[in-house]
Amino acid sequence: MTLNLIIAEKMDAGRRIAYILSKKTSKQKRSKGSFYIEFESNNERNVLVPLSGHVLEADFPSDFKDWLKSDLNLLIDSRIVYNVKNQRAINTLKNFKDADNIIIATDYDREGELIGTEVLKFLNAKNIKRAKFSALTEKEINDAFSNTINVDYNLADSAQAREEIDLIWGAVLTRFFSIASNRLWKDFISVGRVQTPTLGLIYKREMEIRSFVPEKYYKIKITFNKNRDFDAYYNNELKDRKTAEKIFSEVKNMPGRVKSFDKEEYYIYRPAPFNTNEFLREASYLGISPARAMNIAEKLYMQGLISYPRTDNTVYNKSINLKSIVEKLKKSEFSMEADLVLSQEKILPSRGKTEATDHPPIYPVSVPSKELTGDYKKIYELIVRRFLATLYKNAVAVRSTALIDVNGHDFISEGNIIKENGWYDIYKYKSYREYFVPDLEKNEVLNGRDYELQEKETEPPRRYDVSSLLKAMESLNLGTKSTRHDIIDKLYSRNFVTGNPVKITPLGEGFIKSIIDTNPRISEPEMTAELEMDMDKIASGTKTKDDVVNESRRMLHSVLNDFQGRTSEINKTINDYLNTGESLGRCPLDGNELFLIKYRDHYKIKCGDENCRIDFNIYSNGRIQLNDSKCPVCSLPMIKIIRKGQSPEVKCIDPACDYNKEKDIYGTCPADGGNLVLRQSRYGKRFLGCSNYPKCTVTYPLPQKGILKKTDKKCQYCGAPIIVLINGRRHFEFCPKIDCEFNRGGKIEKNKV
DNA sequence: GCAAGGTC
Repeated sequence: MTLNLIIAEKMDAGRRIAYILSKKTSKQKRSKGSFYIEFESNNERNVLVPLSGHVLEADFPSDFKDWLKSDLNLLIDSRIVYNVKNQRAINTLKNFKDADNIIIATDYDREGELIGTEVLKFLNAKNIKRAKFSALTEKEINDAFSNTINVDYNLADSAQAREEIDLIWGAVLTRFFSIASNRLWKDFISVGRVQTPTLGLIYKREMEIRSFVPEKYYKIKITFNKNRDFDAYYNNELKDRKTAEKIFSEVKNMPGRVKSFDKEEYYIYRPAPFNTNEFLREASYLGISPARAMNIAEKLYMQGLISYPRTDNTVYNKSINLKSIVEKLKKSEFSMEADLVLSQEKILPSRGKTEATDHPPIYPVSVPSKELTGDYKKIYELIVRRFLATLYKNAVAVRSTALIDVNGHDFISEGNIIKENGWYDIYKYKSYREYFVPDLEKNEVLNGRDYELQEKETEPPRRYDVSSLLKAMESLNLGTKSTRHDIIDKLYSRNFVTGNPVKITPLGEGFIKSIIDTNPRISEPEMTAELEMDMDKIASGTKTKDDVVNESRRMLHSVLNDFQGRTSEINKTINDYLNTGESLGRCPLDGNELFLIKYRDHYKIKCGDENCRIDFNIYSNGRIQLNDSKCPVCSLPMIKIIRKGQSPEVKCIDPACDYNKEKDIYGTCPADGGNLVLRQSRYGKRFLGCSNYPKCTVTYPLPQKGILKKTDKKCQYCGAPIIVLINGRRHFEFCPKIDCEFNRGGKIEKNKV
């Protein structure tokens, strides 16, 4: 019997393809180390093997393993080896290596073409065909398999050129910068075609903020009254104080006369269906990082709760039965919202700008049988609400605009009121700011209640937050829907940036500065655009992969030469930034700049003025911010220490201050009467330990989340101090000895009540 | 230990 071997890019697509081609009779076969789907059609045996992305991975030969012993110019010209990445898939494929026909049915894009060709060298390829489909619908799949085309080796080559160029540039420059700055192993400095220009964006924004010179401007506000107070503002720009004061004196205490009044209704459009980028951006507003949101979305997808989370598409395909999904959701906690959608005469979905054909937008496909918790619940709910919002009505708002004459000067008052909530009732994450202005008549005279001349300052541009960063990356074509969140994560884990809004660290700044001083190219987004052009040339056959990669190698030799010529300057720049530290803002004592310098095991907070008393070493493993408040004991500024998974700790900037000592003592040690002090373990977990350590080794574990409060009570059973845990509104009293009778008693008592 | 791109 003829054997057809079908290669799919991923499990989900593979199942779908087999299901359609087999007219629902396909069977999954699983044995140790192998997985495939089998079915018969037209008296032929078909075996479909689903991969999970790339099977091979580019790398350098192992002789280049040692960074310090490898010559970078030799590394540039080294041959590239391809290592197996997915052994299980290869093992499965080998069982069918003599198949009569091989049909590559990976995603129809550049990387898909490459993934498909990666498996060929493990097979005795006789007859190789390509099935091209751009949606997993019955028609597309059936058409693609009855009209197979040839594999486009040029397209696959273009993707391989990308892979090799990224590896060569990334590895060579990563090694160069790490070695030049003496930062090796876990502290290494990474360079890449996508990550470095992304960091460049953050750097550029930081420079704009720093060089920003605020300008004063003025506003004149008059509060009128008709049934209710409402505000009107002078209708021209006021940059000059004298002019502003003159006009203010002319209008002050004068009545207004309505010159015109207009009212118009307008739509606030419902949002478009979710693609990956928009989904990750919205998740970040819920406090969930893009990397974590993606991780959760993948799991929800694997559980069959949502559709495939990697997509650029923002238009629902016709084949999706939107109504049946809403009906499913009707039997969930979103029944109210689902009812709103179903109450419409017709369900018409919104559409976004991108109509791609590979995958649908992200939408819920079923309702969880067991209630989700934590961030999983938040993510699922976000996707459900977004989905329902795209199927519901636009909101309707009314804008009223009044032009008011006050002693010959024009004032304007603008009101905005929601008339119909529409999708806001479903998508509760967004709200609309309303402002009330009463209905007015032409020539109506208004009495002013309050007159105010306001002095304002223009503000610097904002730092990126992860949401606007994702958007900026997308618009500059940096990374893909599947990799952007990963790249942002890398910038954090390499210590180039911190926080959200995203702030560049001294390391990130010194690194980009040293690039810009030498050869800014590698920190600019154009690298990607140029690579894209070369890839197109390979795909169209005007250049070969080797031409492009070798040309790229020649360029890298020259770039590397520039950098190697300035090795000592680069080392100095990066280390100078690290030694100066990060600015924490102004010193509250003398207004000079306050610096936070990070060392291996502690931080130093130091004022720019050598004579200032603020110069403290803080032994802590969290992130440090300056707090607005002052220490109640010594009135020095307070700092906030943020540790992952813990509530922030606020303490006095002076480690020796009594406030800190008092604050951390939770009672006396039952063993030797020493103080039980709040401490942090090497792994950043908090616990109570005796102050007489190492003489006394008494410790108690503590819950990591929630605010801890001391009491003056002692446990009646074991003598440990009783502590209160505050979690939101809940207060919970417990003994730090976990298995103590107190805790059992406490719980029983609680249940009784 | 290096990149970016697939996907789990």
